[in-house]
Amino acid sequence: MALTAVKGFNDILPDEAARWRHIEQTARRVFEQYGFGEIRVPVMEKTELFCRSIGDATDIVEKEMYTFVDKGENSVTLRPEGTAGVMRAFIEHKLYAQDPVARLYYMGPMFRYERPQKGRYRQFHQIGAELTGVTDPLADAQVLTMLTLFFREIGLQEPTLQINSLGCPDCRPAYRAALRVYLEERLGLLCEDCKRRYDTNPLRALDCKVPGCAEATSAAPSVLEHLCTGCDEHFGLVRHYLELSGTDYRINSRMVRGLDYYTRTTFEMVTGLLGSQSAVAAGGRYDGLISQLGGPALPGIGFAMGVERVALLLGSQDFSTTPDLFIATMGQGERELAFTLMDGLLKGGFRVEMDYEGKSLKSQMRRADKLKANYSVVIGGNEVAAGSASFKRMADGSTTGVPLTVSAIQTFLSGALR
RNA sequence: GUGGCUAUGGUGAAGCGGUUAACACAUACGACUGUGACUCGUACAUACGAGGGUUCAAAUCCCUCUAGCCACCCCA
Repeated sequence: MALTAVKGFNDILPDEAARWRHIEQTARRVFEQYGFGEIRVPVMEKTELFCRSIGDATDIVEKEMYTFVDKGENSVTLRPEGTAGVMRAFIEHKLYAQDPVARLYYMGPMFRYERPQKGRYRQFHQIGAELTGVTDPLADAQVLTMLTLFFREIGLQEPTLQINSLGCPDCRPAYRAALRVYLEERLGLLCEDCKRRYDTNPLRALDCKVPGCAEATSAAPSVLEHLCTGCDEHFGLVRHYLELSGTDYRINSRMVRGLDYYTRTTFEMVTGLLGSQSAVAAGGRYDGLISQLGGPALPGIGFAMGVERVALLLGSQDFSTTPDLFIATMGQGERELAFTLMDGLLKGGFRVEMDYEGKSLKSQMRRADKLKANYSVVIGGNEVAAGSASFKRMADGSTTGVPLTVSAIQTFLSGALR
């Protein structure tokens, strides 16, 4: 293989691209129904944006970013996630001045320098949505019901919603401290990673997969019991609204986020079908982010879903389209007529194919079959003489005689295809 | 960054030191003389990830490299 794609960067071939389009179109339809508008932001931003939003000490910033210095000596990086850029644009263009309640969605490639594995690539794609300016739990519920509806519309039962609250800058430090106290007594039982986490990010120890750690932390204090009054009420109302809307969810008080900007509500759509990549979509509230990036003190909440992962869940469902009609021909003169008919039908909105190279009738019919054409027609001397031909429905072989004019065929096809 | 596994044609794969690299699918053309799906025939890897080495002889053994996959870390 002389030249190949960069490691972790994949080609999306036509059959799979069709599945992706289905995902994207469903997202657009559902999100726009909820009043979200698309925003398109660059795939590259100043490095500082991500350091400030995602968090300097975060794995993403520490070791996973595609960062380099451009010819103007600016440090730039390929976006590892979408929220930061969208919020930067929201602030830069003062969208909040028009309406602090912005509902934005985006889709596109993200880049993270990690070892590729199932459902995880260096260039991957996310579809995300952000809602700003609303502190009320109604916003949380709205975003969650929208996400749930998306999965229902796409035809997936599997991912289930898990929610949690991480508290706010008022109550989280206290919880952290309480957790540290608990962990300190059991440091000896923890794996090496968790010992390290004890210092850097004790919450991470809660979702460690090492059996010993799971056991050691089984009785650990729960965030939910350490929420301040405001956060507790907020979380209670989120749950209340979810119940009002009949949205299924599970509380997972051990759910942790990888980005620093999250506050209060966090959530994931999880599945057991993707190996170790259980999160298909994830997000949460980020009430401090906008002001942290130099904007007004507005709250926000949003999520992102991994398109590759959703596509994997959709499996091999076929979303490709098939021709309405295949025209087979017998001779050169007939090919001209066929071309004219095909051209007219294509301009009329039908999907039509014919043979390109004057192959045998047998070959042409095989091709019609392979392309899964709904109808086929053979045009030879007899048909030209008669001015009509029999159109064969490939599924059952039944035929119908139709005059060989664009309008007659159009009428026939519209009725036949319904 | 760490670990495990795997690398044979368009695809799935046989092959485990010895003349022409099974078989299947896919593809192309044809048998069925102007009509597909079934059946049948023919064609289709000077080539076994790359580079070295061992040997009279290697796709088959050894080494190095590269790539892919899966897992850890972390994450969508």
